[in-house]
Amino acid sequence: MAKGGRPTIDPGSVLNSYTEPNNTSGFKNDIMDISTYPIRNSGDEDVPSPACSTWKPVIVNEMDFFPTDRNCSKESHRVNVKKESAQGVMIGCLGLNTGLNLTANTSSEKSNEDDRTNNTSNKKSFNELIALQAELDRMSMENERLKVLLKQVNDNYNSLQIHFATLMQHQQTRKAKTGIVDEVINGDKSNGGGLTRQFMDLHRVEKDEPSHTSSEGGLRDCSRSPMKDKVELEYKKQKICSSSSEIIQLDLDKSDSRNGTTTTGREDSPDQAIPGPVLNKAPRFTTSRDADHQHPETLSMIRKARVSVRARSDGTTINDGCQWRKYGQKMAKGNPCPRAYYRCTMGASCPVRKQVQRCAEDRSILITTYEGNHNHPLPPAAMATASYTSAAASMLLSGSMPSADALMNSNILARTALSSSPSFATLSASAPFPTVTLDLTQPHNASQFQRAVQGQFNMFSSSLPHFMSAPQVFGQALQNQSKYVGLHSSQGMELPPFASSNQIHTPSLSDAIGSATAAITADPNFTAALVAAITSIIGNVHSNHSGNSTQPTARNNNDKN
DNA sequence: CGGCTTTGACCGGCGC
DNA sequence: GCGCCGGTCAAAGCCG
Repeated sequence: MAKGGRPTIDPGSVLNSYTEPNNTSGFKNDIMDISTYPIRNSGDEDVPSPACSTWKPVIVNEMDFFPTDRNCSKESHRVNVKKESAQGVMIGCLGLNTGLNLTANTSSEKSNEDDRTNNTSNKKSFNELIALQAELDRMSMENERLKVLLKQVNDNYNSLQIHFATLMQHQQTRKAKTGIVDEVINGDKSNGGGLTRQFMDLHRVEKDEPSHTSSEGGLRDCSRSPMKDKVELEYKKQKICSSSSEIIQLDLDKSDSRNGTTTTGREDSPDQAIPGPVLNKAPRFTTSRDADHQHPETLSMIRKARVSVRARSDGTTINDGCQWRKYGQKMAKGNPCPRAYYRCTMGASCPVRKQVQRCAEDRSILITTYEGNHNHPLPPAAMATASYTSAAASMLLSGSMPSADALMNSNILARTALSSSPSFATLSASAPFPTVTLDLTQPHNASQFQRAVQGQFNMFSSSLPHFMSAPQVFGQALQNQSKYVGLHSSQGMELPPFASSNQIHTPSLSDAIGSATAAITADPNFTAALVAAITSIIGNVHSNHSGNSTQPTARNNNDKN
C-alpha cells in the first residue's frame, strides 16, 4: 500500500491477470464479424479440415419457421372459404380477394333484428378473416426474412469453415517448413485466456500432446473417436464463431526460435529472417477516408478501443508519465490476482482509464490496459512514448479513426511493423471492445518490433511529408524517455534485456510502451504521435543496438547528459 | 485537511 | 427472472 487506505493486500504483489478473459467469461460478449470472410457458393464442395477429415459442416439450406402455423392458417382459411363463400366472400389460402362482395347484407330487406344480428355476425367474421390474413402475410414475410437470415448464417459459417481450413493448412505448411511450431503469445498458458488465447491454442494445437486435446486441442488427433473429435471440433468452431470476429495473431517468436538465437537489432535487415505475418485476415474495420461520416458506433468503438501492454514489472503499475488515481479493485474471474482500476487525474474530467492486473501464470508480468482519450495536454514524458502503441492502436482501429489519411499511413506502419514482428502484438476485435495487446515480455519482441519499424521508416516517412519534424520529436521523445529511467529504476523497474550495459540509461521499451499506451490518444493529431513513435523507436534501436548512434540518438544521449 | 487508497455496495449487461 | 460478472461509486481510513 503506497499511501492511505485501509490495510489490505498489496495490490502490487498480487495485482493482475492478463486482460484476456478466461475461458469461462471471455466469449459471452464476443461478436463475430464474418463479413470479410470469403463467401462460398452454395454449390461449393465442403472443404474438410486438413487436420481432421471428420469435420463436416452442418448445412441447413432452408427452414420453414412456421410450418405449423401455416397449416393452421390454411386450414383455418379453408374453413372460412366454405363458410364465407356462400355469402360471396372469395378467400384463398394464398390470396385474399379484396373485392369482397359485401352486398350480402343488402339482402336484409326484412329489416328484422335477426338480419341485423346476422349482418353483425358476418362483419365480425369478416374482420376476423382480415386479421387472420394479415397475420398470415406477416408470418410469411417473417418467414422469408428468416430464410434470408439463415442463408446468411450458412454462408458465413461456410466461409469460416474455409477460413479455418486455410489456417490449418497454413499451420501445417509452416510447420513442415520450419520444423518448429510456434509458441505464440502467452503460449505458456495452457487453458486460460479468452478468444485470442483460444485462437492461439488452435494455432498451436498441432504440437499439443493428445492428452492435452481433451479441452483445448484435439483438432489434429484424428486417431481418436471421429465422433468425439467432431463434437469437439464443432464446439471449438462454435466458440470461434461466437467469439471471433477476427484476430491478427502475430508470432514473433518463430523467427528467433527457428534461428535459435535472439536477434539483436541492427545487424538484421528488417526484411530478413522475419517470416510473413500469420495474418489471418484483415481487420474488420473498414477503411473510411471521410472522417465526417463516422458513425456514432464507430466513434464509440474508437473510444472503447483498448490497448493492452504486457510487460514485466515488479511495481504495482508501470510509470507512463500520467497521473492516475485508483478508484477500484476487483477480483477478476479466473485470476487470483486482483484487477486495479485507475483513472487519469491529469485532466479535470479526463475519461482515460486503465486497468492493471498481474498475469495469473507469470506474476512478474504486469498487464496494463488503457481505454479512452485524454482530454488534456500530456506531459512530454507521456507524449514521447505515447506513440509506441499508437501504431498498434491505429492498426486495431484502422479505417475507423477520424483522420483518414494520417491513419492510413499509420496503419501502414502498424501493419508493417506488426507483420514483421509477429507475436509482438495480438490484435483482437473479439473482446467486448477491440483490443490490441503488445507483448513486451520477450526481449526479442521489442527488438524485432523496433527493427521492423526502422526498416519501414524510410518508406513510411516519405509518405508523410506533412508530418512534424521527425528529429525534433525524436529528440524530445528520447529526452523524455531518458527521464523515465531514473524513475523506473527507483521503482524497481527492470531494464530491458536488450539494453546494452553501456546504455544503462536507455529506458525500458516496455515502460515506454506502457506510457505510450496511457497517452495513446492524448494527442489529437494522431499522425504527429505516430511520427513520434517512429522516431522514438528508431532512436531506441540505434541507442540500444549500436554504438554508432545516428544523429538523433546522439542527440538524445546528449540530452540525457 | 487535502489527497489518496481501500473495499463493500451498487449498477448494468449478459447468459441461462 | 435470476445469478454472475465486470465496472464504478463512495464512505471509511490513512498519510504527508
